[in-house]
Amino acid sequence: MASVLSRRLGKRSLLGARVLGPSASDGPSGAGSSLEPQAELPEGAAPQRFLTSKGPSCQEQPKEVLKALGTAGLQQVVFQPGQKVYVWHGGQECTGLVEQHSWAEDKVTVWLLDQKLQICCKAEEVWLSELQCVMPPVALPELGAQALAYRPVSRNIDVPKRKSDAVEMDEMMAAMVLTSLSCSPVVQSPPGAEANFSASRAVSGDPWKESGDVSDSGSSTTSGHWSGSSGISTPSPPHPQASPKYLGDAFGSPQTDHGFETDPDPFLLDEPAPRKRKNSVKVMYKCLWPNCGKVLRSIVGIKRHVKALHLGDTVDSDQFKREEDFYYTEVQMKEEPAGLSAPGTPTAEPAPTPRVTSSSLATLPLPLPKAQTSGPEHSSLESPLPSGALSKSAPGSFWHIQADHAYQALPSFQIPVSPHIYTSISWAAAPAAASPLSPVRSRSLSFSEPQPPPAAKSHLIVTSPPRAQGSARKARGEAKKCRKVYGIEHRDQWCTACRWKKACQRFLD
DNA sequence: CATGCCGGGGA
DNA sequence: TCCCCGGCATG
Ligand SMILES: [Zn+2]
Repeated sequence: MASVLSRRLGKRSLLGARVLGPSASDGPSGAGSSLEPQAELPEGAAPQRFLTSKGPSCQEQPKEVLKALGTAGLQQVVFQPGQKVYVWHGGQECTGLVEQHSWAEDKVTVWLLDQKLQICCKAEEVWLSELQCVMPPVALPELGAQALAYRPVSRNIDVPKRKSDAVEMDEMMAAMVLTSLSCSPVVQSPPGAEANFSASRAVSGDPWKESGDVSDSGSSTTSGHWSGSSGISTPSPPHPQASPKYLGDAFGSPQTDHGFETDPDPFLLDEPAPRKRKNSVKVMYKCLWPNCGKVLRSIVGIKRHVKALHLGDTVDSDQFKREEDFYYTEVQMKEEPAGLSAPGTPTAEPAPTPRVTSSSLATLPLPLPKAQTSGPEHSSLESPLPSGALSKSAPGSFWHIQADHAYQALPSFQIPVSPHIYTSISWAAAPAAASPLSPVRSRSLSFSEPQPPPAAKSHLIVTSPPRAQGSARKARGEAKKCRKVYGIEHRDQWCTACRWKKACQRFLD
């Protein structure tokens, strides 16, 4: 068992473990990360932070600089007489030589080369020439920060820095700081006083490009057995997407902003990829197993996951009964459905929306008694909506529909023969589910009021055959399949289909 | 809760 | 392609 998943787990970050450290390295190089660990030194206070400033040159600085740096950040440096330094004097930066440094009062006497005069000022107003690209660790009173900011620049330029420059730099600094900040607090386990402000923003990163999932450009037609569909090209059904049930918030703690426990991981590390699911807010479950950070949508799913992948199989798990309960935790995530955006309520918290009026009604938004037979159909581009699945039914041909499921039922060859059969069959089965039945607990996000789009959607669904609900799922065959026969522990003996969780080939129904 | 397997992905 | 697996429909 372990062997099996090992590879897969690889990529998962060790959630629990790392949390704290990472952060620093963001976009740029891997260098950051490598250094990371070491920076962890105790008491260094400032040091580690400056890594984020990416300046490559920093690293090569001789130790002396570092030393200066370390102190400079906090306070003073020991200036050696004769040392070349820069000092802020008369509204501008001047070069000078250290005359003497009175550690006691923390004053430094500097001989200004330019003005040919000697001044005495605070140590903090003097900085070493080697110093550069050093970021003040924390908050210096802005002024200080500012000064620091342009030191490096003016140093080579020798021009009275412009206000604008200063401002610019300042902003830049701010940005950088923010950036680093936003990355670092990935932590967030304890709702302590984190810098959640920027964090949330950065993480949630709305700019997921992502366009609606839309029609998945079919991609070939007849393809493999599973997954493939019959030759007929039916516009792939979008699948009732926004509908997943989703019990009200349920256990969700009313906590609001609260971190996205999972976000950091899955989003930053796991799937920086553009695509994503389309729900609004959900309660998810995260596997706490050492190296697995899996996050599943359903509690059963997670349990299963833990049980099957981490605890071994169900069988012989006598004493471990329900042990899996200890290996997951629930978390909440929020997501933005690509296409439709609720008017207003940008990132707002999904209020505990009231329950849908009546489940029965819910199913109906689609069947608008519109007599559109040959509509423009498709126009997929936009929002998802339960009708999606049906939309595929082109004006007039059920065959398509039937074909659609056909793939699962049969190999696909004899489809051309007499589609009617299937058609009738499927419908026959349908009766059970009369129109109202589909308790589609759909209910997309807030249906506050501008709901028009969905309702007026494309439509043309209809078609008498009342087989609501996405695509009818094949009734489960009664024959024992590999899984049951061999048991999970002998998965390797299953037929491939079963192994892949596809329709069993070995024990056909 | 256990199964079966579709649909979506990743490599 | 090959392979996996979440989620969901079903017993
Ligand atoms: Zn099988």
